[in-house]
Amino acid sequence: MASDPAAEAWALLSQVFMANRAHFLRVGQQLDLHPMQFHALRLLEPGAAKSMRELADSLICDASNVTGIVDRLEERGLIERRAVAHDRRVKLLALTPAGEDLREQALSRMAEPPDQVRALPLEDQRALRDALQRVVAQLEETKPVGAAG
Amino acid sequence: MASDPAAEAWALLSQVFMANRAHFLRVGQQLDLHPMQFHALRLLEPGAAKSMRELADSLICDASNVTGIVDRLEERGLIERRAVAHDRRVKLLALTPAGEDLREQALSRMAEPPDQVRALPLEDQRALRDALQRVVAQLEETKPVGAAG
DNA sequence: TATTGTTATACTCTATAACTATA
DNA sequence: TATAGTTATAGAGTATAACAATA
Repeated sequence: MASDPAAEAWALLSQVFMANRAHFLRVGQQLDLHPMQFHALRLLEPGAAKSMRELADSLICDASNVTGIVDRLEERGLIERRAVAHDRRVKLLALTPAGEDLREQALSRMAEPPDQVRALPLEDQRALRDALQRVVAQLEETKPVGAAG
Repeated sequence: MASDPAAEAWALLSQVFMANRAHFLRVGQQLDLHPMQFHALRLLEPGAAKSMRELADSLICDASNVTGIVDRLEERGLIERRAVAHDRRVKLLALTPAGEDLREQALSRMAEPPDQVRALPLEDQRALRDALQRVVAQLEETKPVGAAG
């Protein structure tokens, strides 16, 4: 019965994670994006091209997998490989206009807070936001949970 | 610049989700559990057997996939298929003692709150917990985010 | 007729290892 | 030598469709 607010908060977060997984899969299906394709599109920000290697690290998978994932996105015209001048080994990945559009659709559907959050009293929404801001601020500083993102 | 605490809180949650994905993958690798095997083990609670169909719904995948996922867990001796008396079509899935052990290990590694949460001032931990409790309470009531178990 | 679980199929994701072309 | 990206391979997850057994 020892009170451990951190552990309790984390357990609650885990429950929200799993509801979020359902939402993620559903949005991906609506837009014909397999999970890793969705992640890749999410991680490629407009105007901030990434190399294959950087994308592999962000996706947390072996570099060899990225070839296929990028192939399929490129075939759909959502991203493109670009050469880089100073190192001819590297290929930079950039969103096409179509890719930016689809990314925006996907992210906006994910960004819409579920009704359960919207239904909270405004003061609870603010409390949640403020507490999470401190968690994320710590995340940015220390990065030990994972090298994601 | 219109303030929308719900949207802001949700955006912050998304960032935590992605750090959590890294952690989930890492724990799974440590225990030789592929992601869906990990999910299946998590969803099969000790003393609460589920049918293949129920597990498929909880995993949010087609029932045909569950055959293979369950096969691999059963080959490792972590779960077992059991017949049920009143309906001979159904197979109930139950954890073995080894499965309960591994599940406990996996969940306890996931349950350990990351340093970023532990590092919060106690009052922030409590605020986070209390706000999330209200989110999850809403989740239980309405279930529109996803049918995830 | 409808449902449970399985099989068959084709595609996507996954890590490992070996390869190429650069550096 | 080391690194970026690719290919080859084998195993795992995925949806669809068809099937046998049972309800």
